[in-house]
Amino acid sequence: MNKARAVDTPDIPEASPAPLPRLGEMGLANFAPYLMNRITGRYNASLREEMAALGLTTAKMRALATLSVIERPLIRELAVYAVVEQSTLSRALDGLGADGLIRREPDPDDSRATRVQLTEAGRMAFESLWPHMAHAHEDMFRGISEEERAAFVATLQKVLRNIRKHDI
Amino acid sequence: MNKARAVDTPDIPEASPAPLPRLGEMGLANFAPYLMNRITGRYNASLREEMAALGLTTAKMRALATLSVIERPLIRELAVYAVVEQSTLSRALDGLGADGLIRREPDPDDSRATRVQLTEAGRMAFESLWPHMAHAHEDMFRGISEEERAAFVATLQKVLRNIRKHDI
DNA sequence: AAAGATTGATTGCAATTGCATTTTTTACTG
DNA sequence: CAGTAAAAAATGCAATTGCAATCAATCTTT
Repeated sequence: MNKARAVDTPDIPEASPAPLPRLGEMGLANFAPYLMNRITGRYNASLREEMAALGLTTAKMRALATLSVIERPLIRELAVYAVVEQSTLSRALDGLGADGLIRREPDPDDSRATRVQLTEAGRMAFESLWPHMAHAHEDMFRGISEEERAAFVATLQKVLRNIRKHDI
Repeated sequence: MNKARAVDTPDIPEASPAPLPRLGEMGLANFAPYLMNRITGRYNASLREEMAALGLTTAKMRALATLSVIERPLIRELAVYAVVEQSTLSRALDGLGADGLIRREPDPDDSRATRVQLTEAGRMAFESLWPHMAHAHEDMFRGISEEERAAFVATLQKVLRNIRKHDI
C-alpha cells in the first residue's frame, strides 16, 4: 500500500528531484552504455580467435596494441591507456616478456618506475593482429557515411573526456 | 625477402586489397573500438562499488538490468542481451537465485529450455542500482546536446546491427 | 634532514570467467 | 519412425582477473 500511495499521490511534486527516467521506459536499445557494452563485447569476441592463435589474452592484446602507438610508457600509464588493472597488466607483461614481445626497462629518472617497450617480435605480433582489428572496425561502420563516423568519434571523445579519471 | 618484395614492387596495384591504415597513423584517440573500450571500462568501474555493496558481479548486474526490461527470457536469450557467456550466466543465475533475486521456470513449450524471471526482491535490488547507472549515464553526456546524443545513439544502433551475430 | 605520506610496481589469494564437455530434449532426414 | 544431428542448459576445470597487502623509492613538511 505504500507503493500504491507513492504512485497515486505525488504529494510534493515540486520538491521532488529530477524525475529519474526508468530503464524500461527508454528501453535497452536506447541506453548508450548498454549499446556500447554489446558492441565492444562482440568486437572483443571477434578478436578472441586470432588472439588465442597468438597465445594472447585480452590484457596482453591491449598492451601490445597500445605499445604499438605509445612510446615507452610507464606501466601505470600503460594501464590507463590499455584499460587494464595494474596488477593484471603486470602479469600480462610477465607473459609478454617471457615470449620476448616486450621489454621492461627501469626509468632513468625515477627508480620506482618501469618503462615498457615493444620488441621487434612484439611489433610483428601486433602487425599480424592488426588486420583483424581493422577488419572488425570496417565491419562496424559498414554502410555508415564518413560524416557520420566522424561525428560519432567526436562524440566518443567528448564522452571520454567527461568521464575519465586520469587526464591521459 | 618476400616481405621486401611485397613492399617494394607493388606489381599488381589494381589487384591489391584496400591499403590498410595503420593504428599509429589514425591514433588511438580516433579508433572507435578503443574509445568505446575506454568508456565502457570506466562506466563499469564506476558501478563496481555499488555492485559490491549488493554482492553483485558484472554478470549478475547485467542479468538483473536486462531482466528489468525483458520479460521472462530464455537463458540463452538473456545471455545475448546481457552480453555474458552462457556458462557464466548460468552460474550468475545460481547466485541470484540463491539470493532470491530471480526465479528459474521451465519453459512450457520446450522442456530443454528455462525461462528466468525477476522476483520482487530482484526488482528492488535493481531499483537501488538504477540511480547509479542513470547518474553515470548523465555524466557521460554532460554538456552534449540532445541532438548530438540522439545522433550518437542512432549510430550505435546501426553499428550494433552491423556486427551482431544474433538477431536479437 | 627525519618521519610520515604518497607513488610505482609486484604478489598472494580468492573469485570470476571462458572453453570444452556432458546431459537432456527436440528437430531433422532418409 | 529409427537414428543422427542440433539446441538448451549445466558443470568440470584451468586460467584470467581484481582486491588488498606488500615492498621499494620519492616527495612533503616541519
